[in-house]
Amino acid sequence: MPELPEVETIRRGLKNFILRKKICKIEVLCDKSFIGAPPKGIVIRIRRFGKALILDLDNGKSLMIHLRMTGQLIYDGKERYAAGHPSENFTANLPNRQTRVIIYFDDGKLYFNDQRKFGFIKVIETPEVENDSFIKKLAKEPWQMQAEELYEKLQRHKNSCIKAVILDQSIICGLGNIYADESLFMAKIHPLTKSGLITPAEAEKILLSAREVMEASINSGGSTMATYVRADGTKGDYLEKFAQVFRREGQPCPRCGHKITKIKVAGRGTHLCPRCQTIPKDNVIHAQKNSAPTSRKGTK
DNA sequence: CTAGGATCCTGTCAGC
DNA sequence: TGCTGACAGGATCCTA
Repeated sequence: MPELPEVETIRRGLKNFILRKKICKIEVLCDKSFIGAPPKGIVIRIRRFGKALILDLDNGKSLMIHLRMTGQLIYDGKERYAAGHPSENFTANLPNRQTRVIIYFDDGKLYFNDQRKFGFIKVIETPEVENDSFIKKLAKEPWQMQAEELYEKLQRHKNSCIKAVILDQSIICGLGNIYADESLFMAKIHPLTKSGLITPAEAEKILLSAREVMEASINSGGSTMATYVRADGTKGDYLEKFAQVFRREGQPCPRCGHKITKIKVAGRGTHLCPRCQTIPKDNVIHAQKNSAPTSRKGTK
């Protein structure tokens, strides 16, 4: 799903279409995807907290939108703008089977699509946004955080793999599976390294790398295909142009030529160069095997 | 408190 | 073709 760069791309794009526009109706097609009573009102501000998007209305209500894994936002008016989880026919056939919510504006519609229904839109009183349980837990983003602070937090989770820790939004905010892999590759740190073995210098490298990969992505319009159906027709292309390891297993490492491998860490597919990213000697964590027929249902 | 796994849900793809 | 299990760019809840 959209990580920080994608949500930022969406925020910047949507501003051009729905800022100062009036929501005249909201149609909820899937109850699970919309929490609260659908409000009306004019959008006066679009904010982002980590991977969450906030639309503030002129009547004291706000809409928090979280796309989670498979959410998409598609604005359809005189012009079209779509971003979020990548799919082939982003803007075709709307609404479609995956459309969960439709927000009607005076001059267009905003579709919230979400295949897996993990994402949601939630109504919050504007002054309460920062007290929302999700928002409240978010740590600083890499640009606001000092290396020392990150290092101290890593020490508090010294027995967890570094990748699992940097995916935790309460440790550092904004990284998801793509940028965690890319940041660790750039910092030359193996994802299975225990956090307690990360040095202060390495913590700083992680921070700088996270900033760099996410900035590159924001500048290229995100990795999740943002499609402006306008004169320029631009589209996010981070994965093709900038990703060094993500979804590149089997390909040569751009740094040393060794084959990129894929393992499982913290339950997530994880890409790395085993030559550039080595594990410290006294590191006892092992990669999970790709299988173990887990979860029989009814075991609870 | 930390660490790890299961879970929410739908769709796709590889392997029999 | 049809079935089955694994997996998927996230975050929370539960257990030990």
